[in-house]
Amino acid sequence: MIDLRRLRNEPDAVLAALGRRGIDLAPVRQLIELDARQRDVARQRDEVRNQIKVISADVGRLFKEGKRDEAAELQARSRELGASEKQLDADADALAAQIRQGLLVIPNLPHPDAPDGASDADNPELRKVGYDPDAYGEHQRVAHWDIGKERGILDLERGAKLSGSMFVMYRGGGAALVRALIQLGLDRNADAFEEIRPPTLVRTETMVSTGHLPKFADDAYHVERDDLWAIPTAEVPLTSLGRDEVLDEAELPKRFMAYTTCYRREAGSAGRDTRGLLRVHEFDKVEILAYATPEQAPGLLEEMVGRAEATIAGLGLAYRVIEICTGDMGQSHHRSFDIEVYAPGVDLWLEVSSISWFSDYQARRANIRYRPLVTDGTPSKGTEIIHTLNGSALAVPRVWAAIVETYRRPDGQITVPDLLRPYLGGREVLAAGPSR
RNA sequence: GGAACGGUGGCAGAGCGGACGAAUGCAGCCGCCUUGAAAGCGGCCGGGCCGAAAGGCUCCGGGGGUUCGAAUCCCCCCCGUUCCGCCA
Repeated sequence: MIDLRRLRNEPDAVLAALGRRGIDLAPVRQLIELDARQRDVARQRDEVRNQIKVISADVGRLFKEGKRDEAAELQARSRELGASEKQLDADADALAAQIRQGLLVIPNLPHPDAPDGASDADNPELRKVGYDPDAYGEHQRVAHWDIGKERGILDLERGAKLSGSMFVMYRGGGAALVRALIQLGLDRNADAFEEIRPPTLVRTETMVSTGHLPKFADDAYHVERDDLWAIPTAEVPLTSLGRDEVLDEAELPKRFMAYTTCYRREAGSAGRDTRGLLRVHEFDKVEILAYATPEQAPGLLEEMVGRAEATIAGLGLAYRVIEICTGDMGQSHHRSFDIEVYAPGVDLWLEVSSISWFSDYQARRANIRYRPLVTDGTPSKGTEIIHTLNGSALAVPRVWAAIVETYRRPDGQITVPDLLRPYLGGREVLAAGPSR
């Protein structure tokens, strides 16, 4: 969530920043008002409490001195004040709860350098690498769902039989390819990121920390009996790793990566981009994430984009990098870049990675802080909220689709990209059935 | 699933009706000592709100209650640890 104090102290700047997202600012203005009222009521309550405290001390003293009558008088006065204190306290609490709820659904402020825009149509393309529309042969213009069926490496019918549409099943060389991609994603980042294997069912508060709840509850699977949520991305557990902790600045940046299965209900997207592997309910992904100081964040963002990009490039796939404009950003994003891979069979650019800087938005929800280093000889005073960044290092299904389409030969066989051969026992083509 | 114990500052851990925002230790910061470091000694060392400041109020897992007054007593909830049972 955004910083309430900043909203209070610099309302114009905050409103202007939020305005760039094209959202309705009325609830934000209302929040400023509620905050002023809340603090006013709280101040009145504090004054009354102070009187009660002073009186109570006197009562104790008078009792000791044996002045029972005077004490009784004060007790009565205190009881009267107690009633008004209770009312003021209830009012202040109610206002605070309203503010908290309002704050949870206000999106993050976009970075000053984030491009303005109203929708994804306004996202500037930063670079396009390895793409030549004329270089693809007819043999590559076959959709991965057809290739997968033809080669016996993707069984969509049986996936749907087991779990319904948008649940998929890989087989033989296709299943091995999934495993290889996961391993590749981890290996490419093992130099700097600690590998984590987190739980994939998490508590409500864990989902709230990253901004996935309360606003986007419909997008997540919920295990009602145990009140647990299936994570839509490893970002959720990795961000909450540090919840309620205070780190030393010297520990930052702290970097984590995790391979997990991800679950998304994709409510409201029925029928859109839903064929084959374009959009599925359950998929595998390697996520990279960092806790950083505000100063470290920009460099990390660039590095993380570079890492995701290099992996796609290494696989020999065409891709482009686009920056997300203010009108298309996710709720929690401060600045965000997407990597889209080109899949020639379906002739589509598929989003395979979204790398984002969240400023202190998630960390404020999760209460992850750090103690700044002392620079000028004075003891460090207080704590600061860390910044979080994260992105997909490798999201399997769409990369799988792009590989299968790009590497399909005229004879219908699918060549294994060089980078993946070590992960596939040296095999050169993807085939059905047992791998050895 | 059954039982017991517990949730207090960065960490560990006292406090169990008024003098407690909270002992003590560790960690951290400043200074002394030292060629340097360690040890030792002295000092400092939680967050939020109001206030120009002085200062005031608030927070001891969450909520409710008792009381003139609650970290401390009572009730409900949440979370954790350990033991037993079950199980990969």
